[in-house]
Amino acid sequence: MSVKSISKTMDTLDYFLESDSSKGISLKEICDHLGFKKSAAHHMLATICDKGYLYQDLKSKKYFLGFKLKKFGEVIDLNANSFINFADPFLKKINDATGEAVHLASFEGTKLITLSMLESTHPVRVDHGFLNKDNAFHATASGKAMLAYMSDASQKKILKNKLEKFTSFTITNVKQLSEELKKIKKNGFSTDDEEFQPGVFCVGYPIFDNENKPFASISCSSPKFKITSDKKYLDKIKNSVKFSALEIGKYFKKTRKKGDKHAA
Amino acid sequence: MSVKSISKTMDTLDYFLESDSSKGISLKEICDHLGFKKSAAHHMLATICDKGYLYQDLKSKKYFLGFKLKKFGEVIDLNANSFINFADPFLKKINDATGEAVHLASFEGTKLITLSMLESTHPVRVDHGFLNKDNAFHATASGKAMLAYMSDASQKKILKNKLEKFTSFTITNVKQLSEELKKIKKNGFSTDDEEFQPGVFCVGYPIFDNENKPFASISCSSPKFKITSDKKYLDKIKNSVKFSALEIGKYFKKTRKKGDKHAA
DNA sequence: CTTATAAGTTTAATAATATTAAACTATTAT
DNA sequence: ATAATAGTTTAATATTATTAAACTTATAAG
Repeated sequence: MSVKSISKTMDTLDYFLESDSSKGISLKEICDHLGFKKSAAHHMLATICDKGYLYQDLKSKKYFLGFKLKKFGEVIDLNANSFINFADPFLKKINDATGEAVHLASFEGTKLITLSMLESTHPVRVDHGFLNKDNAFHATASGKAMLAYMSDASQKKILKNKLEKFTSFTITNVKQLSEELKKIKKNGFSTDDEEFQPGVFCVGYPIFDNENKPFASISCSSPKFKITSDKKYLDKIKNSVKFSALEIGKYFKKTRKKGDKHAA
Repeated sequence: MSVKSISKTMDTLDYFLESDSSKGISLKEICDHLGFKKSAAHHMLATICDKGYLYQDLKSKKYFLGFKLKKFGEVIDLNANSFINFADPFLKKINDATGEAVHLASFEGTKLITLSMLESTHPVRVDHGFLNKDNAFHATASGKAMLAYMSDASQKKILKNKLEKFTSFTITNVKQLSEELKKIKKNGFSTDDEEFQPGVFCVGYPIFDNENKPFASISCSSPKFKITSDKKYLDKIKNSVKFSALEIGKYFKKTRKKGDKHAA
């Protein structure tokens, strides 16, 4: 079950992240964008403001992100932060070598999340923002790279929901996906052949933690036609991503003792 | 009106801020601390997780702050951040000179908020964490320093709710407070003579923005007995706070053009 | 200066939702 | 192996959020 007013609240907060909220957002704008009735939205916003997550300017009546939210950023997983900082130069390396978009992914529970990304520098580029597609584990190179190396129990939990079909190439059959994951373990890397976005081909490599569990993954996305028209292009990408994945994996060898807890 | 499930949600998120959530928090702990029924809390947490604000570890079942929350910190008012950074050395100056606790405050709507603070370095010290007492405008040196210089309309909005009595010295009468505010404008600074916490005396100075409106304030808190036993101690604090308030006020003269918007 | 328009707020009846308690499952400890 | 503890699911019910309409307030137009 899902609590609707909570859901609406978070959609509202998300809207403050997505749009430019620096000059404030009006009740009307929130209602228009999210399809709320203004009265209900008003009650909701009053409650959010009361808790300090948003505030309303006394004069303009517009709503702003509350200072309190800033504290979450300070508290959230210093580990993740240090990991991302460690990984950064190695993502840049792939980006420099290929010019293509690079993603560093991880997961929270059963959710695939993007820790950081670099955009393509090519004129014809794969352009997706910060992807946080809830259940794209089965359809992305990043997701499959981690999924392949997980315990059966973890795999099962992630795959228990219906596998969404993003494109005609998305693998939505669990059996078929199992075969794919076996292949990934054999090859050591994953691919996404237009399974998430049409015309986009991705290569993914897992990153293992100190317990040899898949903790994160990196992927490189490129327009499919480049892969098909130039046989060497795929190898170039693969080598670059593989190298960085191995290097980033050293983070755990260097800074973590066995048994240490970490989170994304 | 206030939406209860939203309120509970934010109390829950607040709990993740207040306590050490780095090793996760269990459903039971949340229920115990916040007085929730576990079934209701479960529904609530499921919704929060669904939106990515928290996540649940697959194995331990414990809840963690979601990575998404980190983004708020990145987005929130770069202005406030640069202001805080600008103010920082001047707060330190007061802290060095007096050894007492120093607060940089501002407001969001009708709420008094603390932007940053430095703790007392004395063995006998005034120790309050990050104060975010919702309606302490009338009872604190920080609050009164800003209140005194606000427009009548803003003052009215802030004071329309009942003035909470924190100690026997708290001014809870609007007429009496008006007199106090007039005195503050005459003197140029505010005091809090055990009006918020017993035994604590504070001195506050306002900080004005480019439109000469009170945008923030700084205050210095010390044990009351020091003020009463040493007549010169108060002057020392006053001079130190006044100097820094003026210096911090230059932030707006330097970096802001008239008409620019800013927010706390 | 008056009227109109638009945005925000408040209200109270009603429709919809969250809550409850109890049953169930899974995990950990004895 | 059994008990105990924590988490999850369910479905009935009580509570709550939503709705629409009235009311304010602020701004724009005539």
